[in-house]
Amino acid sequence: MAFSSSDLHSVAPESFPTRVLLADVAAVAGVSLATASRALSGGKGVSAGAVAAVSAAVEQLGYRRDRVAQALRARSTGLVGIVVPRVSNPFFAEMVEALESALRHEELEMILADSRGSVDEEARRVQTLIDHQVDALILIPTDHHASAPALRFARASGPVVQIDRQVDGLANDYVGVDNALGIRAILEHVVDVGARNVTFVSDTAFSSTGHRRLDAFEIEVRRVKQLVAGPPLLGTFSVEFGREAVRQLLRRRRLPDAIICGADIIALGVVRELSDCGIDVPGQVKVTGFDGILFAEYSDPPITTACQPVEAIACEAVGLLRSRLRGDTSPPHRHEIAPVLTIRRSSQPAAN
Amino acid sequence: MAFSSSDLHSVAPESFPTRVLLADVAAVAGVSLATASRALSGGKGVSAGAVAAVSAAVEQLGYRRDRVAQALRARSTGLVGIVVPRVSNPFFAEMVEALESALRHEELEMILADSRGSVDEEARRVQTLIDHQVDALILIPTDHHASAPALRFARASGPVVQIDRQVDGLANDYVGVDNALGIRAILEHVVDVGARNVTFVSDTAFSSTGHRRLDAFEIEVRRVKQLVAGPPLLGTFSVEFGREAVRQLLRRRRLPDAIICGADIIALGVVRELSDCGIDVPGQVKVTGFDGILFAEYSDPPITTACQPVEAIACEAVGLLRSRLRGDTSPPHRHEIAPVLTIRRSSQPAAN
DNA sequence: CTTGCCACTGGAATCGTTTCCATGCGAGAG
DNA sequence: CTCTCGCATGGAAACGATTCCAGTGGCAAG
Repeated sequence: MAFSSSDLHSVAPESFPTRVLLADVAAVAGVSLATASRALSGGKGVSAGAVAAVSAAVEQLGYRRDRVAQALRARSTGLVGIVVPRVSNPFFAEMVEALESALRHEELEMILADSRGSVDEEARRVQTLIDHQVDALILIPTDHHASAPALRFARASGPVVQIDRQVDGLANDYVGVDNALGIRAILEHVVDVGARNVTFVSDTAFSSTGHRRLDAFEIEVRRVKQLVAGPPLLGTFSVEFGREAVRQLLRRRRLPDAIICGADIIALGVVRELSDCGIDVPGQVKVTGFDGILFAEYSDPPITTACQPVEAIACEAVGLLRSRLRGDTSPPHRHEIAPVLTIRRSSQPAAN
Repeated sequence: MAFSSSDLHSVAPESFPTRVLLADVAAVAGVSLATASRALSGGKGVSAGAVAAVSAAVEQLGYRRDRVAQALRARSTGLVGIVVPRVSNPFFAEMVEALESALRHEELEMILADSRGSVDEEARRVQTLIDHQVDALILIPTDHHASAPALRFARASGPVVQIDRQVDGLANDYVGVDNALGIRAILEHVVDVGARNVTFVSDTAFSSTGHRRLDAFEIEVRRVKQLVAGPPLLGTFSVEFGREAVRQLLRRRRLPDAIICGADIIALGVVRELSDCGIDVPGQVKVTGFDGILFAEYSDPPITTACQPVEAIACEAVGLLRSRLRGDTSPPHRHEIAPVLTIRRSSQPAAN
């Protein structure tokens, strides 16, 4: 009980819209099936007259090529598999939207799979996407280490581009943000506004982004003599964990001057919990995020963050994909784009 | 340059993993291609021995059925098209996540298309999805009227389920929330907490949700004698429009007692702008939202809203789809689920 | 012992394209 | 004028499954 193709603008003559095939087009155009097919795909090696006749017939009959049959024969479905850890996370949702937009310009469709932050689920989803013969895969790996088998398997089957997160020691194409640069910029900024004692709140560093941000934080704290850091609090990229982290901090004696969060979504929870506990942000504690999701701007106070250029990442990933699909076999391309430090009230000097 | 299928756990013997076909499985199992195929699909009309031999061979060779070839012959791709107005809107993102989850349990994959709130784009996306022979379509129509042609076209080709929003006068399956009930509950609540003068801020009512919520608001205001309403402010479902609406209200003389927003995302903007202008929520103005997105809870103050049971809607939509795919031709099923009024600080009585 | 039924099987057709290959034809070079 | 080359063309073979249909063998009923 599948959909049958016919043109959007044609009026269905009876209840069962009769399926128009390329053979019908060929008949009307007065050419062979082979010629009609060639005319449709670029017209290479077909006379101008034949091309014209075929496109006239296509128009007249409202013919639409069957992508499934085409996929079987031409070994290309026009589908790209996308695997993200959790679509409801607004950062990933924004990324999916940007990818969808970039793919459309290449006439590619996306099959979206959500791994729910589970490596096993991720492996299953990758397998399913490959079963469906996607032309390529774009993925945000859940775990910077444990996602390796799924990635390697995918790699053996077709082009794979990692975005945002990456798996260690895998020579794959990758496009993401320069996490270390972002953390460095944030720390320099909080030092500028007078913070000395800082605490890092992020996820358990199973994701490569979490991992790199934590590394960068520790390196930077060691480098900048003025900074003192308490032990980092590591949980999940979620609002709830942000709240929980603040509760933990309050159980210890002293609050830090600044809480550096590994993601905006965590920062949102941190800000809320502090405010619920009557602690002023940025008066008593400064808070920063990472990613640049829309809601960081609409928090109260608005949150200082390192904004990821989501569209740029998506466009570059898709561009990379396209060149791989066209047979480019140059060595893996990895690009870390600089994030943009966006200073908002959550880290304003106490003076005001 | 498409992906080639082989099992995730098999070790690729050489650089080019050799594709294993059902014919290979049949050979190893010592049965014909036809029997092997039957054994794979339920084993109906095949001896127990043959089924066992085939599944042993499948295991041994790491065979994976080619979904494209299967789709061509069996006329079913296992793909469902999803069309949403904008994935980056957190309400839709949550819906997409819930749909993905529900579809997975039916062994269906989703091709996601974003119509960007444009009816033309929506029509093009529907056409593309149908070209890809999706088994069915789930969509959130952009416009309660102008989306009709695309919907009708889709309907002529296969099962279609509308969720959240619907198109007028189209006898399609639909699952959504009871918008009128939600608005009524919200208005009763704000009356309870002492509001008299209320203003509705929502989108231009091209979407069915916007439309219905506006209608319900006006009916309810007329019904409840204590309520007085200024002219509604209509724009888009976006944070920015929420801010803009507040600016417009401030240009007029008096602020209402309560601002009733057609969506949480608008309410977030309203709350932020009021707060930026030094107006206390809920002290001077109460604000309510609609939808129940995560960030309504993490706003400051947290926003009172009518929560949509997103998972329930997604599950019911997919269940409906499944029965249609199995040949159920009963009359269109339309179900409006009651939203859950969730009272938060943004509408607390001024007393506190 | 014959007949008929039923469960199981495999050969071959089919789904709607793309693409290989052989052919016919016209034009330009020798 | 003939030979060759190359372009346009159509017939037919893929692509990898599902499914129709005819055929086989075994077993119970007549």
